[in-house]
Amino acid sequence: MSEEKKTLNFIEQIVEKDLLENKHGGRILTRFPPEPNGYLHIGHAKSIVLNFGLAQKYGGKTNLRFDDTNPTTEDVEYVDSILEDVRWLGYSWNGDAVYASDYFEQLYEFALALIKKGLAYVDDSSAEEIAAMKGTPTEPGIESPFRNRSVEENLDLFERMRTGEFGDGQKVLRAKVDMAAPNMHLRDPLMYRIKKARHHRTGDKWNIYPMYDFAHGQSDSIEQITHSICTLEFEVHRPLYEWFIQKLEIFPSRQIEFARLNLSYTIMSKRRLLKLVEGKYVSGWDDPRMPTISGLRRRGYTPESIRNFADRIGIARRENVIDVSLLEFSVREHLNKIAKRVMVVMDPIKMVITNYPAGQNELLDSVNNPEDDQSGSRQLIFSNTLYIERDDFMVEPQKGFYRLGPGLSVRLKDAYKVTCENFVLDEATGKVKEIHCLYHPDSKSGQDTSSVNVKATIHWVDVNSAVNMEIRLYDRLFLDEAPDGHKDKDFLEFLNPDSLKVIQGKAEASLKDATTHDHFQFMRMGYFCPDPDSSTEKLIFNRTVTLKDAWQKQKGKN
RNA sequence: UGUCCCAUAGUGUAACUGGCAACACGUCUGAUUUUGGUUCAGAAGAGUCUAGGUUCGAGCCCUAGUGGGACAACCA
Repeated sequence: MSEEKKTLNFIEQIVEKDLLENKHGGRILTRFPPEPNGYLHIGHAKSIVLNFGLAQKYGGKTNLRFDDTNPTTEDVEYVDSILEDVRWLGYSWNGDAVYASDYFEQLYEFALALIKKGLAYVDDSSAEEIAAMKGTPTEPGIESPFRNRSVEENLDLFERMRTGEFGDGQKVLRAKVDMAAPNMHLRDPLMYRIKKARHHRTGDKWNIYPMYDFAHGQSDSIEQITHSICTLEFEVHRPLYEWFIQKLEIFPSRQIEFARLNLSYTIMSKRRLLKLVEGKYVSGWDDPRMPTISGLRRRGYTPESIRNFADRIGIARRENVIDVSLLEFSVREHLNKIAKRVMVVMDPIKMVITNYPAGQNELLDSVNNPEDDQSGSRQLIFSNTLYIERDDFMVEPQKGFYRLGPGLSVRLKDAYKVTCENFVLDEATGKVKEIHCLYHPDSKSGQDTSSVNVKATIHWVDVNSAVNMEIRLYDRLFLDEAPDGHKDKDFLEFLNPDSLKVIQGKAEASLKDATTHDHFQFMRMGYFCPDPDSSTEKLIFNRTVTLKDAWQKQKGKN
């Protein structure tokens, strides 16, 4: 509703200019091209929001295309998770999902065309020989002895590569560009390699598979993608991307690069994430500590919060490291609006109200979400025996502590004010075992006529009706701001040993009915959601994120 | 001893060539609050990597330097 005039990022500027010039007849078609060799992470979310968001904004569409040209690392498990994650983020792609492998036949024809033009050749050199002849970024390469085979011979050999006559690595098809080019990618790049591997979609049909450079751009072109947006590391591939399009005389998709997302205290490399999974450092790709979409989902992040995050971080071409606190801000912002407030005591200590009749119960009304008048209210059971949070009581309250201590008073949320008159120590441990309080009958919530002064309101749960709950407290997975930024140290050295703490709490009875897609605010503690492992017999909740805590901060300063 | 990309508050992202460089997060005040949450009000924090140049005028243009990044996988 409130139309803020937002400035355009550089890609939107390009798009608007193209639209103004009526390039492609005003048509906008982007694509999101994951390789199905891992799970999507928050960095991919940035790209998804960019590609789908751009199309939405300018009346275009977005293809979901799997870049599945390397059968040895790819798998349907990944395809399925990617489809689910993109959908969950709230996007619908143009028609059915497509696959680079759908174009293998067409790509093969393109290769033949290049061979016929004398722009591609079959090379018998080994991988090592090719690497040696490539030169280095500072020295030109040298031409392969096979570079000048006849068109007929190339056609024949390439055909036989396809039929499986040669073994893996015996021959490759290369583009004939320029072995002295300063850009290494122009030094006769490989177009096809022999790989006798079963492909997750084409099975054993192919013995040769195209390389990224000869698949991605051509797929864009086949689909008539107008703006092919990728990350900065592909920038050096752009001249080749354009060379193939030009020589093949096919639809001129335009490649535009932007800087990938880096998050502090997080790793984003698929290879390293895979290592965390395979090394069992986490419970799986969807472990709530993982920066994967599935991990964030299980952690309790909402699609909205991730989209808002992606919008906020912006799009540019310079390397960046986003502070995780911005991601956390984005979830809190959304969850604050939608999460139902409930009371859960995470580290229980018993409170007995000595002047409240034993055995008596009272139902008290509690608003579900003060931020949402549609959310209604529910009833809480109150009695003379409650659990309160151990941290809400101090035997000798320190300066600035507004909660409970001997002689001090607090309000019990939605109930009465109480004053602490006594406490009982556990002889064995020396820890406080029980707190005795007096309640003020005339201080009931909403009809308070007492003049008792309290500085704080604390949460509580009735002992008899409370339900047990396993609570998984997640913290950042790494202790270092840039776990993979140390050349001399492995990122695993920075794993946070306390990234997961499992505790047993006491929850109000209403939580028995929670379902997996619910989000809650445990009053004063944070945002939580039921884990998929949770059941009515055994409640298991994950902490999405804590609440901002001014008290923690103040304590840290003292 | 190469080519290309990048350089604005702590972190990100803005700024039609010319009102004291804006916004968000973070930080710090204060108010409100039956969540030490939310909300609200306010503050501090950069003079735009450096040096030249063009211009009446440059964060925006040019040159050089400096710093950071990318590029030599039969990965994408």
